[in-house]
Amino acid sequence: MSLTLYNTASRKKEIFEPLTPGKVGLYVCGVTVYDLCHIGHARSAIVFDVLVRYLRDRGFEVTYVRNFTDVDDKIIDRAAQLGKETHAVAREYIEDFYADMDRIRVLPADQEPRATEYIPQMIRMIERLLERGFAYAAEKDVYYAVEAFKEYGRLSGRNLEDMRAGSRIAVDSRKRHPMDFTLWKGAKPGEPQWPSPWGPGRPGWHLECSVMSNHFLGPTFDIHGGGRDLLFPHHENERAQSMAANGGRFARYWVHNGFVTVESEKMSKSLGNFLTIRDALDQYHSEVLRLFLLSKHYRSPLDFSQKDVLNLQSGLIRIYRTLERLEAILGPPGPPAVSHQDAFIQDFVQLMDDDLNTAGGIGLIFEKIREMNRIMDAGAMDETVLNPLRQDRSHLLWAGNILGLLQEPPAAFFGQMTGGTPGPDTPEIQRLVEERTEARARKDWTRADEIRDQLKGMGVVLEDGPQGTTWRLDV
RNA sequence: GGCGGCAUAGCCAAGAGGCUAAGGCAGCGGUCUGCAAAACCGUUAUUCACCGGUUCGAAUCCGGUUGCCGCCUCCA
Repeated sequence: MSLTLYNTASRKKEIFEPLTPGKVGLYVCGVTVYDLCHIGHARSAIVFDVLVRYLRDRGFEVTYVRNFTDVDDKIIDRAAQLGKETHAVAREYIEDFYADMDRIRVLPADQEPRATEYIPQMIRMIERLLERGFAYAAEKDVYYAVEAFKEYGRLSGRNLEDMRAGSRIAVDSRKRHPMDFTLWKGAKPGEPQWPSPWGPGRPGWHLECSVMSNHFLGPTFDIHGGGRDLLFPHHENERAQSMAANGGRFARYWVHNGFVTVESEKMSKSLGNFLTIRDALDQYHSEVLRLFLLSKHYRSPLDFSQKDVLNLQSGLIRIYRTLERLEAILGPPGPPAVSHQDAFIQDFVQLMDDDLNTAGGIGLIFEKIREMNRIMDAGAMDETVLNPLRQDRSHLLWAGNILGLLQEPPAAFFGQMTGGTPGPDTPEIQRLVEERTEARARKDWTRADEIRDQLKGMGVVLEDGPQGTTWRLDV
């Protein structure tokens, strides 16, 4: 079995074979830090987080690079708006990014370079492009000459002729071709700037990724990822620059995740449906969010609707109830020990090998949950039952680990689901439960039901079992 | 105008030539229970937008139609 990934460049699934056996170089376009991250960023981050977790589980040594764009027009605008320095704005949003990623359990990348740390290297790359005839200076700006790069448009499947005809932007008269893009942008007064052979200015957007991927992964590396929207022009331009300046093939596999809409509409500030990660986390547990974002194939568009998220939440609660039940029987789990002979593991791997079919994997998890509940319902609890159960739980948690799910002890999960606060006062609940138990003992069903209703009003649900009555906060 | 994607049960969603079309949510019936809750069992698509074609055989491949959506300008 081998991992296949859909390669945007070839428009088909390909067997993944790294450049160096056993090692994977992965570069993912991170965020431009001019605002809080939204759930679209979360999806991208989670998709590549799962890819990295899976590659590592499969034994690859992964070098994961994810950048920050910390100099850009939008940051400059935002800084002006807030009356702050651009670097201060960038720094604050980088901190927010880390806080958000932490909460949705996206592991840090191995390298997280910032554009502003690589200005001298960017200038050198521009000089190289000028020397090789792929760029030209116009006053204080430098442009990339797309016509000089034969393969321009190949990655995104377009050609210069069509784009010239359909171009909707007012063309800068200094450009030789309408699609030529900025490598270096002369600074206006008050803008962040760095000295350069063309005067003070700042780099164009695409350049940083070319420089930083080359710095950490070399001129040819395995996987380049990002949101679908980055395919053009960003990735096309990155590729054009990198191949022209560094030689090499640049990225061998291009992986793009699909977009997130909110209640069927594209997220935008003007529509007021810009859903930040932290707003989403105010409403949903981070694992609910994660499960939801992984419940559809990563390449498909995903609509974030409250109804659908709540559906998944019900499913996750069922999983955790089963985990809670298992813990009562088996005690807390140790570190996952996995048998690759196991059918569940094999099925899960097969699904993940198929271009990361996380939705299929989640289906498998639910099947396993049902099977385990069935076993526990059957009652007999000798070692011939407990051992397989223990193993199944281990496998379940292993799969959860790859998806970044089922990471909480069940009690903690339910605690968080109910708001994290103790809620109604426990001694009072216990007193009522006891009173009800006495009422039930003398078959005073009216009183018993009265108490149950009273507790229900307090958000407490009772479960009468053979071992007596237990209660839990409603979620 | 150019390029690309998607249409699977009430809702969400796997499946991409051939065993009974995964799974979740919701609903209904049942087991359990004093009644519930939870869990489990059963049930809910003779059919995969529509029309043709290829094939012994198609949600799955090809052509067309309709309807959504994305990119082509900053965007994860």
